[in-house]
Amino acid sequence: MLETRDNRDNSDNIRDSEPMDEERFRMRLSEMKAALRDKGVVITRKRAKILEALLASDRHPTASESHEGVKAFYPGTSLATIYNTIDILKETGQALEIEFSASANRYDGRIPVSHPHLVCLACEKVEDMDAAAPNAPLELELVSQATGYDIVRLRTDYYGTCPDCLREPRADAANAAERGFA
Amino acid sequence: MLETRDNRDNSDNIRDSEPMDEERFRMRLSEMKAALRDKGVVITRKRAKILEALLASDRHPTASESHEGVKAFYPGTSLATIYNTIDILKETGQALEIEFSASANRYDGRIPVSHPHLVCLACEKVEDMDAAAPNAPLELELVSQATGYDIVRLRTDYYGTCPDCLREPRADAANAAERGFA
DNA sequence: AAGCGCATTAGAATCATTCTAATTCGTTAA
DNA sequence: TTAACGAATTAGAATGATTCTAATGCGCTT
Repeated sequence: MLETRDNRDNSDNIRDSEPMDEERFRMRLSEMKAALRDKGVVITRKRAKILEALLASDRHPTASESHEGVKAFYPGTSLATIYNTIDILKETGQALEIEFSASANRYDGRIPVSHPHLVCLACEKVEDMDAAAPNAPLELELVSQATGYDIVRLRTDYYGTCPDCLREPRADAANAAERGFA
Repeated sequence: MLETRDNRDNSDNIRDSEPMDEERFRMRLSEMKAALRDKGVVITRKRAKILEALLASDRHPTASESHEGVKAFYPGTSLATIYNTIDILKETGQALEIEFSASANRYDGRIPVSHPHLVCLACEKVEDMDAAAPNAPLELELVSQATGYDIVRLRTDYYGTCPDCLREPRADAANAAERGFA
């Protein structure tokens, strides 16, 4: 009994990272496969293993960790295949990406205290959101107590399209195509 | 008058990304310099320009954007100097890093819907937090209305040290040294 | 004016990710 | 069963942000 949860006594349901039971695992697996098939994606043996690798680990595997897992079964598998499959999963909404490397880091020297950001996916700007920031210290305390972690920082980002970009989409190739211009 | 804020009519104080006024800018600048000097850091002319670059932009500049800004004044400046200075600012708590490239991306195939994560800075594991997830859709809606953005995704991460690592620090070189073992 | 130490530099190294062009596999149609 | 087509997969190159390294330069202190 080395389960993490067994070492805490006052938190319930807030953290959920122990291995999935067989039942849930298989249900989620066929759910994913069905979703892919719906989009016309062929479920090859390798792809099936990649899905399993993504589900089996309770650490939110990196691409390369998944690669290791899959290689145990199909030694010749290329990293590119892992990324290909992950891309499909993202596109079909079957996997959540926790981005640590979408692009370059950004720095905020104006307000050196954790606060929410508004990230525009179109023009890539990052704006500050002042609201709700005052709650942050309290929130850290509460989450620390509930989880047993020593929480030191909170990151909250809202991703979407900014008003400027909603009004005038940029005239790059992709957007031109979307709007009907060759 | 091309100020972003002028195009909205129903949000107040929730977004705060227009250029700083001269007053605030200079106060914040000397605040930063004072904090650095307190730590024994020499404020060179280049470093001063780097601070200004970080403050002047309302886009949360990347390292390379700051580099461009500084090069306008000191053409020979190296990117390494920018990173050096940013490191110092992070260490002294004078700049907030919005990380897009701390390490490899991680993928969650178990719960493909946005939910908070607990990130352990010691062992680098990422756990799910189920609590509060149900509020997310409402939150997206509220923030969209308040900001004029079309918000499609929320990211919430709590950074800290997990209970396991609090109990038994890992026996790697750094930790061994800390605990008094050569 | 000499010497010391930190600041700065160019460029190499690293690492995740994406791209490319060639090969292989699976399925369908003869 | 075979031929053929398109999709899947591959190795390796390319990219880009960041870190590292070893050498040089600059600004203080005496």
